[in-house]
Amino acid sequence: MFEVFKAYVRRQTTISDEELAILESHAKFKKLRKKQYLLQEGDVCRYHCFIASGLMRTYSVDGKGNEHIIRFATKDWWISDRESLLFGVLSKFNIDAIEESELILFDKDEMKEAMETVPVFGQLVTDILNKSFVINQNRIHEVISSTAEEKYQNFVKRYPDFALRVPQAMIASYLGITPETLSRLRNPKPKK
Amino acid sequence: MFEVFKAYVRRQTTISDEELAILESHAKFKKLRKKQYLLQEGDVCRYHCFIASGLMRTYSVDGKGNEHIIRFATKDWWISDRESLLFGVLSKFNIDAIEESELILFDKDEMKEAMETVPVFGQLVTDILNKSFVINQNRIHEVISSTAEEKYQNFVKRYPDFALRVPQAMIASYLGITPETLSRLRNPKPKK
DNA sequence: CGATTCTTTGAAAACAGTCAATCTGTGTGG
DNA sequence: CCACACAGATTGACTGTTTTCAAAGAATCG
Repeated sequence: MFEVFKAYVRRQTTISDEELAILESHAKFKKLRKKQYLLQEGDVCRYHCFIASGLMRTYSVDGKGNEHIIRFATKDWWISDRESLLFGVLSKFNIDAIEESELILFDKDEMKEAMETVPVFGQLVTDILNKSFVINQNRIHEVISSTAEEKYQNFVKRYPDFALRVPQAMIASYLGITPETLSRLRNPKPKK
Repeated sequence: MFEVFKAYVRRQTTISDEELAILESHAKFKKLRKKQYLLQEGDVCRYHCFIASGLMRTYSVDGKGNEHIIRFATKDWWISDRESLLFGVLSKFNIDAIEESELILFDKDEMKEAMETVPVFGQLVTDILNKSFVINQNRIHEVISSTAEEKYQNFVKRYPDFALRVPQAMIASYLGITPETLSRLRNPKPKK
Protein backbone atom coordinates (compact mmCIF):
# COMPACT_ATOMS: atom_id res chain seq x y z
CA MET A 1 0.00 0.00 0.00
CA PHE A 2 2.92 2.30 0.68
CA GLU A 3 3.89 1.83 -2.96
CA VAL A 4 1.07 4.17 -3.99
CA PHE A 5 2.50 6.82 -1.71
CA LYS A 6 6.04 6.31 -2.99
CA ALA A 7 4.89 6.66 -6.58
CA TYR A 8 2.97 9.81 -5.63
CA VAL A 9 5.98 11.43 -3.97
CA ARG A 10 8.34 10.43 -6.79
CA ARG A 11 6.01 12.01 -9.30
CA GLN A 12 6.20 15.36 -7.52
CA THR A 13 9.81 15.56 -6.51
CA THR A 14 13.21 13.89 -6.57
CA ILE A 15 13.70 11.73 -3.53
CA SER A 16 16.00 8.88 -2.53
CA ASP A 17 14.92 5.42 -1.39
CA GLU A 18 16.46 6.18 1.99
CA GLU A 19 14.31 9.24 2.38
CA LEU A 20 11.23 7.32 1.35
CA ALA A 21 12.13 4.73 3.99
CA ILE A 22 12.26 7.51 6.58
CA LEU A 23 8.80 8.64 5.55
CA GLU A 24 7.54 5.07 5.76
CA SER A 25 8.88 4.78 9.29
CA HIS A 26 6.63 7.66 10.29
CA ALA A 27 3.51 6.25 8.65
CA LYS A 28 0.60 4.21 9.95
CA PHE A 29 -1.85 2.32 7.78
CA LYS A 30 -5.57 2.02 7.95
CA LYS A 31 -8.36 0.42 5.96
CA LEU A 32 -11.88 1.74 6.08
CA ARG A 33 -15.02 0.04 4.91
CA LYS A 34 -17.78 1.91 3.17
CA LYS A 35 -19.48 4.34 5.59
CA GLN A 36 -16.81 3.91 8.23
CA TYR A 37 -15.67 7.08 9.97
CA LEU A 38 -12.14 8.37 9.87
CA LEU A 39 -13.14 11.32 12.08
CA GLN A 40 -16.34 12.28 13.84
CA GLU A 41 -17.66 15.65 14.85
CA GLY A 42 -16.34 16.43 18.33
CA ASP A 43 -13.14 14.44 17.87
CA VAL A 44 -9.77 16.09 17.68
CA CYS A 45 -8.08 15.29 14.38
CA ARG A 46 -4.66 13.73 14.97
CA TYR A 47 -3.50 12.68 11.52
CA HIS A 48 -2.60 13.96 8.12
CA CYS A 49 -4.13 11.25 5.92
CA PHE A 50 -3.04 10.25 2.46
CA ILE A 51 -5.51 8.22 0.42
CA ALA A 52 -3.91 5.20 -1.25
CA SER A 53 -7.21 4.01 -2.65
CA GLY A 54 -10.92 4.62 -2.31
CA LEU A 55 -13.10 7.68 -1.93
CA MET A 56 -13.73 9.85 1.11
CA ARG A 57 -15.81 12.86 2.08
CA THR A 58 -15.70 15.62 4.68
CA TYR A 59 -19.07 16.95 5.80
CA SER A 60 -21.00 18.58 8.60
CA VAL A 61 -24.48 17.91 9.89
CA ASP A 62 -26.64 20.93 10.70
CA GLY A 63 -29.37 21.41 13.27
CA LYS A 64 -32.01 19.95 10.96
CA GLY A 65 -29.98 16.83 10.31
CA ASN A 66 -28.95 17.90 6.82
CA GLU A 67 -25.49 16.95 5.66
CA HIS A 68 -23.27 19.50 3.96
CA ILE A 69 -20.31 18.07 2.10
CA ILE A 70 -17.24 20.28 2.18
CA ARG A 71 -15.15 18.14 -0.08
CA PHE A 72 -14.49 14.78 -1.65
CA ALA A 73 -11.08 13.16 -1.86
CA THR A 74 -9.71 10.14 -3.64
CA LYS A 75 -6.46 8.34 -4.50
CA ASP A 76 -3.38 10.55 -4.14
CA TRP A 77 -5.22 13.24 -2.20
CA TRP A 78 -4.74 14.25 1.40
CA ILE A 79 -7.57 14.53 3.85
CA SER A 80 -7.87 15.79 7.42
CA ASP A 81 -9.53 18.55 9.36
CA ARG A 82 -6.74 21.08 9.30
CA GLU A 83 -8.40 23.37 11.79
CA SER A 84 -8.70 20.63 14.39
CA LEU A 85 -5.33 19.13 13.54
CA LEU A 86 -3.36 22.38 13.71
CA PHE A 87 -5.10 24.14 16.54
CA GLY A 88 -6.19 21.13 18.57
CA VAL A 89 -9.85 22.17 18.64
CA LEU A 90 -12.84 19.84 18.43
CA SER A 91 -13.75 19.11 14.85
CA LYS A 92 -17.07 20.32 13.50
CA PHE A 93 -16.78 17.90 10.61
CA ASN A 94 -17.15 14.22 9.94
CA ILE A 95 -14.90 12.35 7.56
CA ASP A 96 -16.00 8.97 6.29
CA ALA A 97 -15.51 6.55 3.44
CA ILE A 98 -17.88 6.65 0.47
CA GLU A 99 -16.08 3.60 -0.91
CA GLU A 100 -13.84 1.16 0.89
CA SER A 101 -10.54 3.01 1.27
CA GLU A 102 -6.91 2.52 2.21
CA LEU A 103 -5.19 5.31 4.09
CA ILE A 104 -1.70 6.21 5.12
CA LEU A 105 -1.70 8.20 8.35
CA PHE A 106 0.94 10.59 9.61
CA ASP A 107 0.52 11.64 13.20
CA LYS A 108 0.80 15.41 13.63
CA ASP A 109 4.19 15.29 15.36
CA GLU A 110 5.56 12.54 13.13
CA MET A 111 4.56 14.62 10.15
CA LYS A 112 6.42 17.61 11.47
CA GLU A 113 9.48 15.51 12.03
CA ALA A 114 9.21 13.92 8.59
CA MET A 115 8.94 17.33 6.96
CA GLU A 116 12.04 18.55 8.78
CA THR A 117 14.09 15.41 8.26
CA VAL A 118 13.21 15.19 4.58
CA PRO A 119 13.07 18.77 3.31
CA VAL A 120 11.87 17.88 -0.18
CA PHE A 121 8.87 16.28 1.46
CA GLY A 122 8.33 19.40 3.56
CA GLN A 123 8.39 21.47 0.41
CA LEU A 124 5.95 19.12 -1.30
CA VAL A 125 3.51 19.43 1.58
CA THR A 126 3.77 23.22 1.55
CA ASP A 127 3.14 23.23 -2.19
CA ILE A 128 0.04 21.12 -1.66
CA LEU A 129 -1.14 23.60 0.94
CA ASN A 130 -0.66 26.44 -1.49
CA LYS A 131 -2.56 24.60 -4.19
CA SER A 132 -5.35 23.73 -1.79
CA PHE A 133 -5.63 27.36 -0.83
CA VAL A 134 -6.01 28.34 -4.47
CA ILE A 135 -8.57 25.61 -5.09
CA ASN A 136 -10.60 26.79 -2.13
CA GLN A 137 -10.37 30.39 -3.24
CA ASN A 138 -11.66 29.41 -6.66
CA ARG A 139 -14.46 27.41 -5.13
CA ILE A 140 -15.53 30.41 -3.08
CA HIS A 141 -15.49 32.48 -6.21
CA GLU A 142 -17.61 29.97 -8.03
CA VAL A 143 -20.11 29.47 -5.29
CA ILE A 144 -20.88 33.18 -4.90
CA SER A 145 -20.91 33.98 -8.60
CA SER A 146 -22.49 31.03 -10.40
CA THR A 147 -26.00 29.70 -10.81
CA ALA A 148 -26.84 26.22 -9.56
CA GLU A 149 -26.64 24.88 -13.09
CA GLU A 150 -23.21 26.38 -13.74
CA LYS A 151 -21.93 24.96 -10.49
CA TYR A 152 -23.04 21.51 -11.51
CA GLN A 153 -21.55 21.82 -15.00
CA ASN A 154 -18.25 22.96 -13.53
CA PHE A 155 -18.27 20.13 -11.06
CA VAL A 156 -18.73 17.53 -13.78
CA LYS A 157 -16.03 19.14 -15.88
CA ARG A 158 -13.56 19.46 -13.04
CA TYR A 159 -14.23 16.14 -11.36
CA PRO A 160 -15.65 13.80 -14.01
CA ASP A 161 -14.60 10.87 -11.87
CA PHE A 162 -16.59 12.00 -8.85
CA ALA A 163 -19.61 12.71 -11.03
CA LEU A 164 -19.69 8.99 -11.79
CA ARG A 165 -18.71 7.52 -8.44
CA VAL A 166 -20.56 9.76 -6.01
CA PRO A 167 -24.32 9.45 -5.44
CA GLN A 168 -26.18 12.43 -6.81
CA ALA A 169 -27.56 13.44 -3.48
CA MET A 170 -24.01 13.92 -2.23
CA ILE A 171 -23.09 16.03 -5.22
CA ALA A 172 -26.12 18.18 -4.48
CA SER A 173 -24.94 18.52 -0.91
CA TYR A 174 -21.47 19.54 -2.10
CA LEU A 175 -22.99 22.17 -4.38
CA GLY A 176 -25.25 23.51 -1.65
CA ILE A 177 -28.54 22.62 -3.35
CA THR A 178 -31.19 19.99 -2.65
CA PRO A 179 -31.16 16.60 -4.39
CA GLU A 180 -34.48 17.46 -6.02
CA THR A 181 -33.08 20.62 -7.56
CA LEU A 182 -30.09 18.75 -8.93
CA SER A 183 -32.32 16.08 -10.38
CA ARG A 184 -34.34 18.74 -12.15
CA LEU A 185 -31.24 20.44 -13.52
CA ARG A 186 -30.15 17.16 -15.02
CA ASN A 187 -33.57 16.30 -16.46
CA PRO A 188 -34.96 19.56 -17.71
CA LYS A 189 -38.62 19.54 -18.60
CA PRO A 190 -39.10 19.31 -22.33
CA LYS A 191 -39.69 22.84 -23.52
CA LYS A 192 -43.03 22.06 -25.20
CA MET B 1 5.05 52.90 7.66
CA PHE B 2 7.32 49.93 8.16
CA GLU B 3 6.71 50.33 11.89
CA VAL B 4 3.27 48.80 11.47
CA PHE B 5 4.85 45.77 9.87
CA LYS B 6 7.49 45.48 12.57
CA ALA B 7 4.89 45.60 15.29
CA TYR B 8 2.87 42.98 13.45
CA VAL B 9 5.80 40.59 13.14
CA ARG B 10 6.87 41.13 16.73
CA ARG B 11 3.39 40.29 17.91
CA GLN B 12 3.52 36.90 16.19
CA THR B 13 7.05 35.79 16.83
CA THR B 14 10.39 36.58 18.43
CA ILE B 15 12.63 38.40 16.02
CA SER B 16 15.74 40.54 16.28
CA ASP B 17 16.14 44.09 15.00
CA GLU B 18 18.74 42.81 12.55
CA GLU B 19 16.29 40.34 11.10
CA LEU B 20 13.64 43.02 10.81
CA ALA B 21 16.17 45.16 8.97
CA ILE B 22 16.73 42.31 6.54
CA LEU B 23 13.01 42.10 5.92
CA GLU B 24 12.85 45.85 5.40
CA SER B 25 15.61 45.64 2.81
CA HIS B 26 13.37 43.34 0.77
CA ALA B 27 10.30 45.53 0.99
CA LYS B 28 8.83 48.16 -1.29
CA PHE B 29 6.21 50.70 -0.29
CA LYS B 30 3.11 51.89 -2.01
CA LYS B 31 0.23 54.22 -1.31
CA LEU B 32 -3.10 53.81 -3.01
CA ARG B 33 -5.93 56.29 -3.22
CA LYS B 34 -9.52 55.25 -2.94
CA LYS B 35 -10.57 53.17 -5.97
CA GLN B 36 -7.00 52.78 -7.18
CA TYR B 37 -6.04 49.33 -8.45
CA LEU B 38 -3.31 47.23 -6.94
CA LEU B 39 -3.93 44.49 -9.50
CA GLN B 40 -6.20 44.25 -12.51
CA GLU B 41 -7.73 41.25 -14.19
CA GLY B 42 -5.30 39.99 -16.81
CA ASP B 43 -2.21 41.16 -14.92
CA VAL B 44 0.24 38.76 -13.39
CA CYS B 45 0.48 39.30 -9.64
CA ARG B 46 4.08 39.95 -8.62
CA TYR B 47 3.87 40.86 -4.96
CA HIS B 48 2.90 39.59 -1.58
CA CYS B 49 1.29 42.70 -0.10
CA PHE B 50 0.98 43.58 3.54
CA ILE B 51 -1.55 46.25 4.45
CA ALA B 52 -0.14 48.88 6.82
CA SER B 53 -3.34 50.93 6.74
CA GLY B 54 -6.56 51.22 4.80
CA LEU B 55 -9.05 48.77 3.35
CA MET B 56 -8.80 46.66 0.20
CA ARG B 57 -10.93 44.19 -1.73
CA THR B 58 -10.38 41.35 -4.19
CA TYR B 59 -13.15 40.81 -6.72
CA SER B 60 -14.01 39.55 -10.17
CA VAL B 61 -16.33 40.98 -12.79
CA ASP B 62 -18.60 38.55 -14.60
CA GLY B 63 -19.98 38.60 -18.14
CA LYS B 64 -22.93 40.77 -17.10
CA GLY B 65 -20.69 43.36 -15.44
CA ASN B 66 -21.54 42.25 -11.92
CA GLU B 67 -18.79 42.39 -9.33
CA HIS B 68 -18.20 39.45 -7.00
CA ILE B 69 -16.09 40.23 -3.97
CA ILE B 70 -13.91 37.33 -2.86
CA ARG B 71 -12.55 39.04 0.19
CA PHE B 72 -11.83 42.21 2.08
CA ALA B 73 -8.56 42.95 3.83
CA THR B 74 -7.41 45.63 6.19
CA LYS B 75 -4.50 46.63 8.47
CA ASP B 76 -2.21 43.72 9.34
CA TRP B 77 -3.65 41.46 6.64
CA TRP B 78 -1.92 40.18 3.55
CA ILE B 79 -3.39 40.46 0.10
CA SER B 80 -2.42 39.13 -3.31
CA ASP B 81 -3.71 36.75 -5.94
CA ARG B 82 -1.90 33.63 -4.82
CA GLU B 83 -2.83 31.67 -7.92
CA SER B 84 -1.34 34.27 -10.22
CA LEU B 85 1.60 34.94 -7.94
CA LEU B 86 2.62 31.31 -7.43
CA PHE B 87 1.88 29.88 -10.83
CA GLY B 88 2.52 32.94 -12.97
CA VAL B 89 -0.88 32.83 -14.63
CA LEU B 90 -2.99 35.83 -15.59
CA SER B 91 -5.16 36.95 -12.73
CA LYS B 92 -8.92 36.66 -13.00
CA PHE B 93 -9.33 39.08 -10.12
CA ASN B 94 -9.06 42.78 -9.46
CA ILE B 95 -7.67 44.17 -6.24
CA ASP B 96 -8.35 47.78 -5.38
CA ALA B 97 -8.56 50.18 -2.47
CA ILE B 98 -11.91 50.81 -0.81
CA GLU B 99 -10.21 53.40 1.38
CA GLU B 100 -6.88 55.13 0.88
CA SER B 101 -4.31 52.50 1.82
CA GLU B 102 -0.63 52.03 2.56
CA LEU B 103 1.01 48.82 1.44
CA ILE B 104 4.27 47.04 1.95
CA LEU B 105 5.18 44.93 -1.06
CA PHE B 106 7.43 41.91 -1.22
CA ASP B 107 8.36 40.80 -4.68
CA LYS B 108 7.88 37.06 -5.19
CA ASP B 109 11.59 36.26 -5.28
CA GLU B 110 12.49 38.70 -2.52
CA MET B 111 9.84 37.09 -0.39
CA LYS B 112 11.30 33.67 -0.97
CA GLU B 113 14.71 34.93 -0.02
CA ALA B 114 13.40 36.72 3.04
CA MET B 115 11.64 33.56 4.20
CA GLU B 116 14.83 31.54 3.81
CA THR B 117 17.14 34.12 5.35
CA VAL B 118 14.85 34.74 8.30
CA PRO B 119 13.32 31.37 9.18
CA VAL B 120 11.01 32.71 11.87
CA PHE B 121 9.48 34.90 9.19
CA GLY B 122 9.17 31.91 6.89
CA GLN B 123 7.36 30.05 9.63
CA LEU B 124 5.10 33.01 10.27
CA VAL B 125 4.12 33.14 6.61
CA THR B 126 3.42 29.42 6.52
CA ASP B 127 1.28 29.76 9.63
CA ILE B 128 -0.70 32.51 7.94
CA LEU B 129 -1.20 30.27 4.94
CA ASN B 130 -2.52 27.53 7.19
CA LYS B 131 -4.88 29.93 8.91
CA SER B 132 -6.07 31.31 5.60
CA PHE B 133 -6.77 27.81 4.42
CA VAL B 134 -8.90 27.16 7.48
CA ILE B 135 -10.73 30.46 7.09
CA ASN B 136 -11.51 29.64 3.48
CA GLN B 137 -12.67 26.17 4.39
CA ASN B 138 -15.01 27.63 6.98
CA ARG B 139 -16.31 30.14 4.49
CA ILE B 140 -17.09 27.37 2.02
CA HIS B 141 -18.89 25.55 4.76
CA GLU B 142 -20.91 28.59 5.62
CA VAL B 143 -21.80 29.50 2.09
CA ILE B 144 -23.18 26.06 1.22
CA SER B 145 -24.98 25.52 4.50
CA SER B 146 -26.43 28.86 5.60
CA THR B 147 -29.35 31.01 4.53
CA ALA B 148 -28.71 34.52 3.26
CA GLU B 149 -29.73 35.94 6.60
CA GLU B 150 -27.38 33.68 8.57
CA LYS B 151 -24.53 34.60 6.25
CA TYR B 152 -25.12 38.26 6.91
CA GLN B 153 -25.38 37.78 10.67
CA ASN B 154 -22.16 35.80 10.69
CA PHE B 155 -20.44 38.44 8.62
CA VAL B 156 -21.39 41.19 11.03
CA LYS B 157 -20.32 39.08 13.98
CA ARG B 158 -17.02 38.02 12.47
CA TYR B 159 -16.10 41.32 10.87
CA PRO B 160 -17.91 44.08 12.78
CA ASP B 161 -15.38 46.56 11.48
CA PHE B 162 -16.09 45.79 7.82
CA ALA B 163 -19.82 45.96 8.47
CA LEU B 164 -19.31 49.63 9.34
CA ARG B 165 -16.66 50.64 6.82
CA VAL B 166 -17.78 48.78 3.70
CA PRO B 167 -20.75 50.00 1.63
CA GLN B 168 -23.67 47.62 1.89
CA ALA B 169 -23.70 46.81 -1.78
CA MET B 170 -20.18 45.42 -1.42
CA ILE B 171 -21.15 43.29 1.53
CA ALA B 172 -24.00 41.91 -0.56
CA SER B 173 -21.52 41.11 -3.28
CA TYR B 174 -19.26 39.33 -0.78
CA LEU B 175 -22.19 37.26 0.44
CA GLY B 176 -23.30 36.39 -3.06
CA ILE B 177 -26.67 38.14 -2.88
CA THR B 178 -28.07 41.31 -4.47
CA PRO B 179 -27.99 44.68 -2.68
CA GLU B 180 -31.80 44.71 -2.68
CA THR B 181 -31.98 41.36 -0.94
CA LEU B 182 -29.51 42.49 1.70
CA SER B 183 -31.46 45.69 2.25
CA ARG B 184 -34.62 43.66 2.81
CA LEU B 185 -32.88 41.33 5.25
CA ARG B 186 -31.80 44.31 7.26
CA ASN B 187 -35.19 46.02 7.19
CA PRO B 188 -37.74 43.28 7.49
CA LYS B 189 -41.30 44.23 6.71
CA PRO B 190 -43.30 44.72 9.89
CA LYS B 191 -45.25 41.54 10.38
CA LYS B 192 -48.67 43.22 10.35
C1' DC C 1 -37.04 -11.70 -4.53
C1' DG C 2 -37.58 -8.19 -0.97
C1' DA C 3 -35.66 -4.42 1.41
C1' DT C 4 -33.27 -0.54 1.34
C1' DT C 5 -31.43 3.31 -0.84
C1' DC C 6 -31.40 6.67 -4.44
C1' DT C 7 -33.70 9.35 -7.91
C1' DT C 8 -37.49 11.43 -10.13
C1' DT C 9 -41.79 14.00 -10.39
C1' DG C 10 -45.62 17.08 -8.97
C1' DA C 11 -47.72 21.03 -6.78
C1' DA C 12 -47.48 24.69 -3.54
C1' DA C 13 -44.94 27.88 -0.88
C1' DA C 14 -40.88 30.44 0.26
C1' DC C 15 -37.20 32.88 -1.36
C1' DA C 16 -34.17 35.73 -4.15
C1' DG C 17 -33.56 38.38 -8.39
C1' DT C 18 -34.88 42.15 -11.64
C1' DC C 19 -36.22 46.60 -12.95
C1' DA C 20 -37.73 50.97 -11.98
C1' DA C 21 -38.78 54.58 -8.90
C1' DT C 22 -38.00 57.01 -4.73
C1' DC C 23 -35.45 58.47 -0.75
C1' DT C 24 -31.27 59.89 1.89
C1' DG C 25 -27.11 61.79 2.81
C1' DT C 26 -22.76 63.93 1.07
C1' DG C 27 -20.07 66.95 -1.07
C1' DT C 28 -19.21 70.48 -4.72
C1' DG C 29 -19.58 74.55 -7.25
C1' DG C 30 -22.11 78.67 -8.02
C1' DC D 1 -25.34 78.85 2.10
C1' DC D 2 -28.12 76.87 -1.18
C1' DA D 3 -29.07 73.95 -5.04
C1' DC D 4 -27.83 70.33 -7.43
C1' DA D 5 -25.67 66.14 -8.66
C1' DC D 6 -24.23 61.82 -7.22
C1' DA D 7 -23.81 57.59 -4.90
C1' DG D 8 -25.85 54.50 -1.89
C1' DA D 9 -29.95 52.52 0.21
C1' DT D 10 -34.73 51.45 0.20
C1' DT D 11 -39.22 50.05 -1.58
C1' DG D 12 -42.74 48.05 -4.69
C1' DA D 13 -44.42 44.97 -8.10
C1' DC D 14 -43.25 41.28 -10.73
C1' DT D 15 -40.69 37.17 -12.37
C1' DG D 16 -38.11 33.32 -11.90
C1' DT D 17 -35.74 29.86 -9.15
C1' DT D 18 -35.24 26.82 -5.34
C1' DT D 19 -37.16 24.46 -1.44
C1' DT D 20 -40.43 21.63 0.72
C1' DC D 21 -43.29 17.79 1.29
C1' DA D 22 -45.22 13.82 -0.43
C1' DA D 23 -45.39 10.09 -3.35
C1' DA D 24 -44.02 7.09 -6.92
C1' DG D 25 -40.25 4.91 -9.77
C1' DA D 26 -35.58 2.90 -10.54
C1' DA D 27 -31.63 0.69 -9.01
C1' DT D 28 -28.78 -2.00 -5.94
C1' DC D 29 -27.61 -5.53 -2.83
C1' DG D 30 -27.87 -9.17 0.18
